[in-house]
Amino acid sequence: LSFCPSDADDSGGTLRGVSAVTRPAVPADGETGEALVTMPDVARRAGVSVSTVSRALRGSAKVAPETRRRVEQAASELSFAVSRTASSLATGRTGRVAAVVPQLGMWFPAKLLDGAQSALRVGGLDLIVYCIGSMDERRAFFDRLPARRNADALIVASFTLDEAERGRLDALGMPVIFASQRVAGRPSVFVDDVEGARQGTRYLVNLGHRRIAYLRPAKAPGFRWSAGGRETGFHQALNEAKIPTHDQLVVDTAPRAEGGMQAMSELLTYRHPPTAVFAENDEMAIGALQALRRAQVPVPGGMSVVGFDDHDLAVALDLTTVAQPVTDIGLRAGELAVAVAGGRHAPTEVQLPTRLLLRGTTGPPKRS
Amino acid sequence: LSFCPSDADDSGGTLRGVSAVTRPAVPADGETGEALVTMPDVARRAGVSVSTVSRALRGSAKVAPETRRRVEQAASELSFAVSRTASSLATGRTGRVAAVVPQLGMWFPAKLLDGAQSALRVGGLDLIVYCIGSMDERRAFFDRLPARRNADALIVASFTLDEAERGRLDALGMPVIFASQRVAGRPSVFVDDVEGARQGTRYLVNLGHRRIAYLRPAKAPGFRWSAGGRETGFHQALNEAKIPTHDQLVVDTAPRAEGGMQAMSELLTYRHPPTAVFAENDEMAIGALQALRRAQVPVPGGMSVVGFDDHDLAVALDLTTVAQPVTDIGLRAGELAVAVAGGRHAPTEVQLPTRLLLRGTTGPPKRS
DNA sequence: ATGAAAGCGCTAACAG
DNA sequence: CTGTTAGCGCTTTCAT
Repeated sequence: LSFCPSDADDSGGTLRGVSAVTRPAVPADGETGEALVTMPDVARRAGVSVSTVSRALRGSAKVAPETRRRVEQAASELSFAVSRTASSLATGRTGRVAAVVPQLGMWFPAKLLDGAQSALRVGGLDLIVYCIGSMDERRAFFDRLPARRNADALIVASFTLDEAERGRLDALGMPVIFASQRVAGRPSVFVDDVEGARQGTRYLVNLGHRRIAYLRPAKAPGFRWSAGGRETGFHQALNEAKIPTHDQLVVDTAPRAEGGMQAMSELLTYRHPPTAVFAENDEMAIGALQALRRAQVPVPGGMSVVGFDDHDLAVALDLTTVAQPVTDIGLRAGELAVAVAGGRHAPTEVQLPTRLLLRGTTGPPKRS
Repeated sequence: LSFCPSDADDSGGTLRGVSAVTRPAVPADGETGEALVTMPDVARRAGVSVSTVSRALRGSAKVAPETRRRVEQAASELSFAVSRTASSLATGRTGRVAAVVPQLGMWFPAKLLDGAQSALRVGGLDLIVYCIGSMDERRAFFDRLPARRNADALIVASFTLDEAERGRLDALGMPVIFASQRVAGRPSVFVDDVEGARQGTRYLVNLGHRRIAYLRPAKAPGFRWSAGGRETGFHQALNEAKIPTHDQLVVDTAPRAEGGMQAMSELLTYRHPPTAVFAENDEMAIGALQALRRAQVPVPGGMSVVGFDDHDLAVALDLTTVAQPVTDIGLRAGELAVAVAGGRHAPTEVQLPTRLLLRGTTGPPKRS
């Protein structure tokens, strides 16, 4: 049996009612002139207990309407905001969802997170963003797992986790939402890249093209983009049509416009250049268009170009492309995150549609 | 005097060394299979007190090297991560910086936040993103101030705060960093929009242009973009050269590519169309280029186009533009945030350079 | 250099 | 329906 000095009672009784000005409302505060209002302040002002304030403010059922009103008024008069930190500690929930993306400055991840943000806001959750552009950052992230107890769920967007990483997250009990990649049996939101690319390619085939190139992002070391299926779809469409594939026509290059430009420049040096190209993403396609413009190859007369994504600028460039609803992918991912963060179950494989957008960069090949 | 059942001593003495398997390392945990390791776990394993663990893990000076080593090892063996939530509550610092942007899916804010993220990571802070696309969301944000005690600093990016909003943040003692806007006496990072636009415009003037249009984003109701200075610079350059300005040549439209396209279409209907246009941002310029392509107006032969930003795709479109270092703006803003979040002082007006990038969309006007 | 103990601000039983 | 009472997992004096 032990003695507990801390239990000494000094609560001073129930102080409610009008004359309860026992302590100054605003404690003398040196530092920043910051006046941080806490729940006891609100409770005192509303003449109720902190528990009631807590309940009233979080919309719990068991509060008398009149009481709730008083509490809300007191809170707003003091411009009180619940400290999420404290509430997190008490509930074990952080009220935050983390998202890991390769880079925030890229069109795709940014667009996706935009959607996620909307969904999270609706669910009352905040979004924390982690970028892991390099392999070092990536390793560091999964080693230290800063998101660990810092978020209720993790959205992994636009790149593929390896076994070890997935295992690590699982072991730590962190619920993961996979955005823009299908993961069997796991909450994931994606489009059918294979089918999308197949359709895009078929369209070129139907137009009469027989030599079609594929612009593929060179694999960064250890970094697998979650769009690999597109190449598969491309080849499927060719096989269906009994068109032989030439290795030469699949060219690896940087995943952005610059890469598309280089790749296209190279293709133009071939003895038998292709009559059309399918780019794994719109930025590469746009780069390809630049190379064609410089080379004065007419589009689509001399070369057809198809992209994938429907980038914001694709319409302004009149680029035929396989559109995917990027913002919606993020939105759905955000919704799933809200669900799992709330301890609910989330659907596991959410597939969204792609569709081919016919614009001005495609046409029949030149007769030769 | 009271009895404290919870104090019943069951710590079992100092358990260190080999045979310390008094309790299972992983407590039977129903729910999610989650195994949350806390500081007491680490302390036990390292044979020290929690205070020592805390000190050791946060690099405090007063820890014996040997002790520190033991603690670090124990922590890593248990893959323990400090709960930021708990530590926040104890220290009053959240370890988080919030950023408010109009939209995450837009090129500029995304690029800026990318930079901010890097700086924050270095400073050991997390980034929370809030989007306030509509006036409603905006009002809601400043009413509820969800960032209130949820972040140590706030980065406001790419739009302008009004007096009331600024006041509200100040009253609440939230340190604000202004990114992409100059605010006298406040930590802010920006470029000289006036000078940048003046240079871009001068270049057109020097090329011989006399009828130059300005493409201006229509003001969203109550939403002032932080790029207003550009129009000023445009007019200054014209005045310098004694070129009369025509209201007709300043056209308001949507701030994106689509708007640029419409504006340019309209300009092409004039009896005396301009020979050059200066667009307030690259996306509008790109839209303008599309209109010109459709109208088969040669660029720069029939029309010169200058943008502002150096958008990622500007180089692929060969667009002459006034470049601003967007990622660096974010980076610097992030650094200032790290400083103020750490209670330090931050520089107040950080100006970064713009520079005119000469590319293929500008040339002398057609002789007429 | 290390340990003990008192909170940080809130939530969640558990009583009334 | 409302108040009391314990913590949540850390950090931080204050002793030792």
